Amino acid sequence: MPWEKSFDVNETLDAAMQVFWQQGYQRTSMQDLIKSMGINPGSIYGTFGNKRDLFMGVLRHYQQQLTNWFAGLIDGKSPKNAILAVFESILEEELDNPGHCPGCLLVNTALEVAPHDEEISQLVQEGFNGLRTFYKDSIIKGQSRGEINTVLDANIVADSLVAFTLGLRVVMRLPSRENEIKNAIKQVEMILE
Amino acid sequence: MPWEKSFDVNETLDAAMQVFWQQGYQRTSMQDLIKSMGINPGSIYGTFGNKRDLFMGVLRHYQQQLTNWFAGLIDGKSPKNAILAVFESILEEELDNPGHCPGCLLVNTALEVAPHDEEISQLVQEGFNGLRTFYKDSIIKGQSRGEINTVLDANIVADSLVAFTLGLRVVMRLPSRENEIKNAIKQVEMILE
DNA sequence: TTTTTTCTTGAACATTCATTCAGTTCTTAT
DNA sequence: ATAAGAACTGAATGAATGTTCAAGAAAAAA
Repeated sequence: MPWEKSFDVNETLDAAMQVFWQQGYQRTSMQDLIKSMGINPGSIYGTFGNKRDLFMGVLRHYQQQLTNWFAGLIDGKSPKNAILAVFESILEEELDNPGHCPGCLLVNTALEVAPHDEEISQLVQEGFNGLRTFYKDSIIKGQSRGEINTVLDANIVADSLVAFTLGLRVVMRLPSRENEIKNAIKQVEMILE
Repeated sequence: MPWEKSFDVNETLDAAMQVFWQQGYQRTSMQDLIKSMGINPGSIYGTFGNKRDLFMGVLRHYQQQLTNWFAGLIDGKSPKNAILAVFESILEEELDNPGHCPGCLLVNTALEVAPHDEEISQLVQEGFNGLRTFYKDSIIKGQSRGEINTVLDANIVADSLVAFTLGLRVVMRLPSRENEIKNAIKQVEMILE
């Protein structure tokens, strides 16, 4: 009976994600979204709901991409190398993007939106918990394999690596911080030795 | 000839700081500021300029308070203990504030505003550089005193501690993260041993 | 062909935003 | 007393905000 959508939901979600990621939630107007998504207000509201609903959709979309990114990163690596690969990948991202912006959408959201929206706060915390779990599990596996020092407490190291990662994501939003990031990562490598 | 101001500039700056800190720059309306500062639009614009100017004033005000806070924290302590005191103080702040919000205004601003305003970015970076310098100097002093391991590279540790600190400030904006923060701090203590 | 259903289009809406300004009040200098 | 200068007051301004909705268009069902 109807009419198939003239746009691809995933593509438009991607476009919206880029804008929110770059500009933040409040700074992004519906006008911005209409332009970058390439569809009209009616289509946005009809498909994604209001601005906040759309943002939640974007966050889930982002989380999905993060999950895939992790899977690809871990693939075929030892636990210790998987952890190190996260940081190397962060460094590469920084080098590829000389100048500024991105960082991590979840971190940006943790500061800007989460304190004022419980449901969104939940999404952010789930994301962070996922990171923590990845670190903890990897450490334990690495220790039983003998590639990570067994005097380390997996919980303590995992929590500290999470803080570390989030901190790097903050620094990355500022321009020209390659050296700081390289140094910080060297320290992580030393901790795991 | 004129008329002395009926309000205290520092008090109103403090009030504005609280609102920006809690809500962020974009989310804070002039209405919010008028209410919390307790003065009229005309007085705000006459004294502080427009919203952005006021925000820069608030950032400088915040930076000043940070500097004082550091001075008080360091006072009479050995270099190593001064570093540890920063983290203990962060932990206390978290315990005093069970639930949510604050974190660090500079970190919030680094993500929300700095990428879109060069002058503000400058202020944020100066603040972060100050932190880095404090850590680096303390490490070097601590090493020459023999209380910090001399195999550590001051630059590397300083940069990693900065990332660490910023990461904690991110975590602190989410509710109920005392354990994560405690663990992360334990790791810092171990690094300096 | 006609009807039905859904999607698209973009102008229109009420609201909120940052900012201004004319009118008033108060203090000091003359 | 009077004049002058500066700060206060808060209603008004225009622009930008998120959101809606009536009219049009395309595909499938009758």
